[in-house]
Amino acid sequence: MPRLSDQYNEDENRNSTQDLLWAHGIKATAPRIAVIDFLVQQDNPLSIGDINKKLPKYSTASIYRTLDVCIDKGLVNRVNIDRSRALFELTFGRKHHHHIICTDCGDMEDSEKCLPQDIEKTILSHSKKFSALSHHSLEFFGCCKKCDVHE
Amino acid sequence: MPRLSDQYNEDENRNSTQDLLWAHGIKATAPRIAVIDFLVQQDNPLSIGDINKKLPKYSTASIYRTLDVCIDKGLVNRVNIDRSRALFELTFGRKHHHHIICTDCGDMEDSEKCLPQDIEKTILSHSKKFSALSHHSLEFFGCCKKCDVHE
DNA sequence: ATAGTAGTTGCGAATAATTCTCAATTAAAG
DNA sequence: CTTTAATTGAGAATTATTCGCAACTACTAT
Repeated sequence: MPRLSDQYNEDENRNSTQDLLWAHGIKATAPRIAVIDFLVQQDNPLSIGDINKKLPKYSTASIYRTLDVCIDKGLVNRVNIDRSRALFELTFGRKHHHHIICTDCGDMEDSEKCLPQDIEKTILSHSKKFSALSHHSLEFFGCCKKCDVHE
Repeated sequence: MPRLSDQYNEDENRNSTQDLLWAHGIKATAPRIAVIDFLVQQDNPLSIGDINKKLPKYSTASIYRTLDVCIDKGLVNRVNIDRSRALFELTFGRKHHHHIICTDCGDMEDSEKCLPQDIEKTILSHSKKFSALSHHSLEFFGCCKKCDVHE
């Protein structure tokens, strides 16, 4: 699982984050750099609450706005798992992937297996309203091995 | 697209909804019957707000609780599309399906094309934390033909 | 370097969404 | 018909999200 922090040393970190934002057409401001720097360190997607708590220096509104713009520019991915948990992760430096979520404890694991290439064509050929697809959301649920034992 | 209302006449409707709830191990109370009766008529998944507005007679808390219990018992499916849109639809009387959502206007279409059967096995064979999957969530996004024209 | 400018921030208030509490009610079983 | 455990409604409490606007700042062009 490649991470941005693996590719740049600590001292250059700030600079590299700025470049990353620029490369996505996003102005490099303090809260944006902080959010991205934080997300880079994460293995799993995080909620807004998590990010907000970890970065009390910046206003909640800015965290929301930062995530919005980064999603818009394709630097961040939103994972919708349930009503009250929208989670966020960096797309940069990672292969396209999906998640397996434990229905019991909420623990997550990445899965790099994706849809077969031809499935979108098949779907479009049966669709009345759509002639092209831009992306998809695919998440798997199950009870993880740890929770399975405790039953 | 089969609907419960196709299978029972108007007069028997109340009774059939009661049976439907019972069959899922859910006590048949007034708000639950109302919610299910309403969902039966819908072609697309609805938000809590929609349901709540349509059924002012029942308390918001009951709508939430009804949906929670019905999801738990497998009678209702929650579709997570974005942060502020959790949508709900009946599972009963419908084939397992997914949705295509227009990123512009939010209009939706069902798609009965699902994942290939072997994909879950493949995923599990690569997974460290999971040995079984219970279900999945798969949604497609694109710009619908109507919106495509307006650009 | 410096100044201009458009875009961004922080704050707190406004709004919306969700959960909670608990007394009163009711579905289902006996 | 009675009993009982589960459910409801109402509103308060909590949490999540958005908004408005004056102050600030990253980037651009001098």
